[in-house]
Amino acid sequence: MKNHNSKNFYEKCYNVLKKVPKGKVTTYREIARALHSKAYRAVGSAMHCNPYSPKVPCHRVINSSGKVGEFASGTKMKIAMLVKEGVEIDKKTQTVNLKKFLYRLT
DNA sequence: CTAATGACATTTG
DNA sequence: ACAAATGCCATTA
Repeated sequence: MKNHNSKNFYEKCYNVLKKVPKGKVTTYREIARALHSKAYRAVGSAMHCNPYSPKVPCHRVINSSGKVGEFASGTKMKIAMLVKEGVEIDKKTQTVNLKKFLYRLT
């Protein structure tokens, strides 16, 4: 059941995610916070559905700790796309330097 | 409506 | 610092 504040939560996620520029990344937590929510989980689910492939850069969403996390097409693919956009990722730890590449939504 | 689930986050050992 | 356990929220069955 949906409470009054959650109409189209997924759409909101995509909406804020679209603002993230190429060469930058954001986190599930940042998106949730931009929506004034703590539904990091739900944000992840939204990315997993991923209905708008090119419009919404789902591959630019990573863990708050800097780890790239999961991806529908595989983590390696996710990393490859990010690297191609200019994001530096440690292949060993699969970690991004948030200090340099995190795009703040708020 | 209840129960289960996941591309997470935070706390504990 | 790393791994496991616990907590979180919206969505789906």
